[in-house]
Amino acid sequence: MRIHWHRRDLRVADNRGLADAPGRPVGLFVFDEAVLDHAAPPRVAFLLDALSSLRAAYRDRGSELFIRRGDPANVLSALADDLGVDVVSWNRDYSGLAADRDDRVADVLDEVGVTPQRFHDAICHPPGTITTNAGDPYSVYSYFWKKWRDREKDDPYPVPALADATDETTLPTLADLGFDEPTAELPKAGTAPARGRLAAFLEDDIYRYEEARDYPATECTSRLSADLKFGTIGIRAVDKQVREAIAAAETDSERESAAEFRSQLAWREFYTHVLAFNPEVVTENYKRYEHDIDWEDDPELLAAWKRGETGYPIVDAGMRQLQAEAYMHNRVRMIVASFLTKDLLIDWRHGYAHFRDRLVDHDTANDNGGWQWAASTGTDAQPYFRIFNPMTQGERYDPDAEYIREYVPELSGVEADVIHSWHELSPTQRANAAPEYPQPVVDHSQRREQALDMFEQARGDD
DNA sequence: AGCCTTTTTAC
DNA sequence: TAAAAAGGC
Repeated sequence: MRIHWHRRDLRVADNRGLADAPGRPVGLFVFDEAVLDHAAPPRVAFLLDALSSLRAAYRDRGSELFIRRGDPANVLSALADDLGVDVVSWNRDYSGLAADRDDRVADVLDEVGVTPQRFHDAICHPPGTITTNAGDPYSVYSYFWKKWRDREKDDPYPVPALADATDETTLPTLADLGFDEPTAELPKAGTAPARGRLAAFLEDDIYRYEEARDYPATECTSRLSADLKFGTIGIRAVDKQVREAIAAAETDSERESAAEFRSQLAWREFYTHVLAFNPEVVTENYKRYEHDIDWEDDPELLAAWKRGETGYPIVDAGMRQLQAEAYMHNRVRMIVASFLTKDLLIDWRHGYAHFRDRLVDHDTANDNGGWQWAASTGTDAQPYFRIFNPMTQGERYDPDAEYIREYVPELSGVEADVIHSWHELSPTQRANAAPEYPQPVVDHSQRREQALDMFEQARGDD
């Protein structure tokens, strides 16, 4: 018999390990340090939900998903012994954080005479397979994208036959695992809801994605981030259907729009490769400046940002959406990240840590990539002098202030043009228009100058 | 995926 | 003369 070990992400959808290797597998999920390390209530809740649907799928097919706690190497060797297992397969982690643990598990299995088989399905092309012609990993996205786009992809894998097995263990609760109930309202996890989200997106939204994706009130994004992170949908299945959608496009604009979405899939892989080759970026700047960046240490401004009470409406709307849904629209993620680093002059690590605590779709590689991009410290990051104006961004991407008013109730009765000129109003005008909504905590144009000074000093320009 | 200043273009 | 494009941080 064979065990398929579902790792800290479940990876149920395109499962090379399940489909390709010989033998009828049972499933195993282990709550271990690597699962609970850096976890947060929304993701643990999402994972438990997905786990419950995954186990139902195993049981429907006469098999079982075993749930265990402890050290994976010990759990795996004990279970392999009990069930007479000769092969254990699992999906690789390329984050650079768990690779050592994977190697250790493989060694232990070898020692007890069980064959470890490692596969991958979190990304289409593993790190090291998309490189410059000189063989180096890419540090510029656009060239990476051209190769990724044109490289042949494996098909999604069929679901294999499963073995007969029984297990009476029940799913742990959040409390068992030491987590509070998430306060945010979460999307439904599992293969079926994930496929539903993909199908809904492909029906129509993908064809206007390019023009609409930056407007948070329009909600024209796929909402697949948590599914891709946990593997309740597979990247190969998504990419295959996206390619079919590109082929089915009726106009150039539709084709380009669907291709733009496909490029977002490649961003995920780009950052996964960056992290695999540079695991230190989790805590260090990717881009080295001459001197340390002299970030400001201001706990009160950081707290105001976290609460969504900065007096910059689009920023506050984003931070409130994060609180309410453990999710934030991608355009708004860029805006709040730029605001934290370039207006509040606070180190991106604080923002990254907060997103890690709150987001249902937090993924080390992608979130770190996003934060370092916004902070101008990352691979292919935005240049330090390109500083978002949070008011202009709000006006451009939420012109009717629909998104802002949805998430910031203090502004729900305020006209869009008042909201978009909040920074220009006098304190009295602000108090009259929305007495409960905060005054701006900083002056953007002044802070912009400070940010430029901070980076020029780090560059050694002075 | 910025913003301000300077230069070029199109009447 | 104003709008568009280009240049630099």
